[in-house]
Amino acid sequence: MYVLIRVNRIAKDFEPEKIEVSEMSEKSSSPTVADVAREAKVSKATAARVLGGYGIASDSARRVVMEAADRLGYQPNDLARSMSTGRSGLVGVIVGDIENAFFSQAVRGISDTLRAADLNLIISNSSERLSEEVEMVSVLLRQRVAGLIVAPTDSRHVNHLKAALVAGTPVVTIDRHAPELAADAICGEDRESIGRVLSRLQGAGHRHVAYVTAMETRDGKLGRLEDIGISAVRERIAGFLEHMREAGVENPADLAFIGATGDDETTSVVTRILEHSPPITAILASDSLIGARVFRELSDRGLSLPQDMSLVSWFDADWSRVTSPRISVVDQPTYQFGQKAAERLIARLQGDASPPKLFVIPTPLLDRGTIGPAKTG
Amino acid sequence: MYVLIRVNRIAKDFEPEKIEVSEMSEKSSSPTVADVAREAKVSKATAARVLGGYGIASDSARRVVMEAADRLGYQPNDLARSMSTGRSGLVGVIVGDIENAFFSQAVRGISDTLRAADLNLIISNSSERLSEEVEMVSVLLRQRVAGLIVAPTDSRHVNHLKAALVAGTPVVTIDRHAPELAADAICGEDRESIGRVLSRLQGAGHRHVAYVTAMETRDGKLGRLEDIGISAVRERIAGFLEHMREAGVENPADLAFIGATGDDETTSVVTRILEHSPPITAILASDSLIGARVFRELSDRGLSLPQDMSLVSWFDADWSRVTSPRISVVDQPTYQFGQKAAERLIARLQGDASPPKLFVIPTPLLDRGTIGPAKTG
DNA sequence: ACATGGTGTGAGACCGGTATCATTAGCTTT
DNA sequence: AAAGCTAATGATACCGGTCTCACACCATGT
Repeated sequence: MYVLIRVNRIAKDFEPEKIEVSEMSEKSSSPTVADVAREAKVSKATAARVLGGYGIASDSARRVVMEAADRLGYQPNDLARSMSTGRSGLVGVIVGDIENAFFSQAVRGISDTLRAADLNLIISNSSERLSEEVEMVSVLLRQRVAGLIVAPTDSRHVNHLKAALVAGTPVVTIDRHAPELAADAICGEDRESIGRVLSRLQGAGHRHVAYVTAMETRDGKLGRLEDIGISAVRERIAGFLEHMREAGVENPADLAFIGATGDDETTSVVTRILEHSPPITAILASDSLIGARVFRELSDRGLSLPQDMSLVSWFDADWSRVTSPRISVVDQPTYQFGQKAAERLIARLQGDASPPKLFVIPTPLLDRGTIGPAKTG
Repeated sequence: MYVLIRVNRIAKDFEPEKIEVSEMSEKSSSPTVADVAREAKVSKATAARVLGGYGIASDSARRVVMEAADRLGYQPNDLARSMSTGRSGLVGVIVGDIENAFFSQAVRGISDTLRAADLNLIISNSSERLSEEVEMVSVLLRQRVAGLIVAPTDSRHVNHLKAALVAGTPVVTIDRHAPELAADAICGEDRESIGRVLSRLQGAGHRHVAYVTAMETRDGKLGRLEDIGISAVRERIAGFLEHMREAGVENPADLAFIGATGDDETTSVVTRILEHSPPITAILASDSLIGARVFRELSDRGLSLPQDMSLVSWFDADWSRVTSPRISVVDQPTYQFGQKAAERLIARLQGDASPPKLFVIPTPLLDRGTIGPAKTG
């Protein structure tokens, strides 16, 4: 087409015009209700009623419109429909990392549940960065999503989510809870689960237990608890410290190892754990990526579980069932997290205006084979 | 206005009117360009030019509009924008199962690449069912997505994808190839990889090698190759049969075990493999779910790898690096699959009209520890 | 003084649906 | 037969943007 325009500028040749017309007709996109109406020789309003399935229409009108519609291959345009109704059948989902089975399982739960309610989902990755999360919320709101399901990166910075709420877009948080935010939240038993694990370990004689997590801080040290953005991480560390203190361990903060953000970092954490004095006899891994890495490090160093070291990981990932012995895990049924989150969102979309609620999904300890008696001396 | 009519019909009470009116003003959704224009005391066209970042506007106009915009908290409506431009910033992705790391990794690759081009993605799960895939394509086209990335469930039934193409929506297939479809495809080296694995095994003395895959057929038997819907499965089985035949194995079809669709089914396949005569000395698992299940079955039966049995799985999943020995795998870098797919789609969206092409991503054999000499007798 | 040209602006059509209202046709009611 | 009612239909405003076009304005050139 641009070519033709150029031709017109150069000379007065008339041929190009004709070609233009034919190109126009060629690029005629999909037929609209108006086209169908014309074909069926009824008004646009009648065609729209039949095709949209609203209002009333006679059987004869219905027949003639439907015939015209599939003669033309009519496909409704949901964009236009959303615009005129104000409703959009899309739900925005923001997770830290879809590649992580923890989240991809949750997404599957969300997807299956939304589908049943005729909703689709737009997925976004925050990479656990607040700035990206803020950006994606904005993008999703511009798309006028019907609702949002978010795993908020920082429970203290939720203004972007608040804004969504006041604009009338329901929000449900998943895996994490932001008390400031008047939104439903679906969480695991973060505090309880760590208590359960520690009780079990202490029953087996463990005193010095390490907790390994991915959190980063400026100085690499565990600072004030209130400064931890991800609520699930904060709750578990708080539970860890509290429980260890109650058990009479002196400086429990020294046993919370943070910064296991990647493979190399986790390796160095494991080294520090093995060199720790007094000796550490059990390791808790806050997610399955860290768990897998810790397990490999321990095996590589020739340690056998649970004789030389006990290990408990969070999340029942595939890998934790193929090792020998199988790994003891805190089972976080994230598919259910997703299901519940989607259910709550749907309820909100259907007008449920009850006060926001925190739903806690049970996360039991599956003790398989990596909790043994504490190695003494 | 409508309110008055209703009120008049019911009674002469004026209160309802007020209430309705307040509700009206309350439900006033986010401000529009028209609102901003009014606030800035310019025309709608000028406000639109400034806010939409197109056309020309004087600095003074720009300033006054921007000020009005953030005084009102203006948020553009991408729905409306898409409708009037015809472009939508959404790409539809249809995979078999997001919960599967194979696909979730690919989705991450797609997501990261699309993001850089300012596109978002709508995810759908086909559950490897053609009917669902057809339905989702239709839903996505109704949403007027800019393009589609699909792992087609059945390479022989792609009319719904063809329809998308003729309607002008570019399509890229991932992991699978449908020759009938004039679309770019991103695949692994299905045929080559199985040849490579078999050569390696045959070099180690293996003759009777089993290939285990998830495909279902009506009678549970491997029928004609042309009847296999998923191209990657077909290619690999074809490669398997061909290579085995060349190596002088009599009825290679007896060594292709299909129907490993779930845990129980895989267990029964393993039983049949272990009871097979002549004895089978190596197992190939067509994906990581099957691989993990086969591995567990073998361990549970007290077999040790690779002494009693050799094992090669497709896809380098987390679990295959934590077993001892580590599993030899055909590495399918699905993140790259996704990246490449997104790149091709973006190219198409930018007008690339070159003939569709098949891109083959190298899928090398990572021989770690589960290929040993064939157990004799 | 008058044609030329470029810049900035406003009016309004348009995208493809939904939703409101007026109108007509067909039928009952008294 | 006139009035009343409902079912079916058509005309048209509207959602919130984009985009075309006409026009007003001011600076040049001759």
